[in-house]
Amino acid sequence: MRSDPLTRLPRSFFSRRTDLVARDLLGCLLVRELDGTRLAGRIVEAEAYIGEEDLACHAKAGRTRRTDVMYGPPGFSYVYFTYGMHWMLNVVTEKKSFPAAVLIRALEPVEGIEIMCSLRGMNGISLLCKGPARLTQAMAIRKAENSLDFCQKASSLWIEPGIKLRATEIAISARIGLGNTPEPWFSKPWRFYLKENPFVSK
DNA sequence: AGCACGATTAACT
DNA sequence: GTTAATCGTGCTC
Repeated sequence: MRSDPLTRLPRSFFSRRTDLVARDLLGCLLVRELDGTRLAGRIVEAEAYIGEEDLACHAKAGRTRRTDVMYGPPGFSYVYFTYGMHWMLNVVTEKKSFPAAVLIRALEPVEGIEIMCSLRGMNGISLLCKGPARLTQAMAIRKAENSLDFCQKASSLWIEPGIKLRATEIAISARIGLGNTPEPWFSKPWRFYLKENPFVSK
């Protein structure tokens, strides 16, 4: 059976300005297929990391083994490990060879909630996918899920279109957790989230 | 080979 | 509000 070509966001969606991709991902459904079962959540928070000039972006170090996927074509996963214990999920954006990505920071749980709770070792949905490390744990996304093609049918990770949001439903702020990142990058308005949505991280 | 740091979280006081 | 957990990565020696 042939899959519906509209089921997954196409590569052209990701091959655009990263801040616009981050904004437009709000409301879309992130889907992870695990053992034939769908785990899914509505994206409610995302951040843009844009190029070698952006000193908050890992590409500030240039092309290395870690950042290599960001220099490839858009629509691929960039999964990295940090703080000695956490995995973060990004989607590569812009044209090939321009390093940029969107960090998926929080989801409103929709499908496979019991399995996600089991993977997190907890009950209840309020904290299930509220934060970038929580959602990767809930969806079993780790090193093996780096460099997967979101646009290819065989991939176990993809994004489906969501309802069109009104501009008034979207909030914009500086990115979170940037530590010592200097200005102007520290204050760039590249975090997008749904206003008053309880699943957005703090 | 050694070092400082990190796009965070949970468990504290 | 503060802090420990815990290790890959990129940089310096």
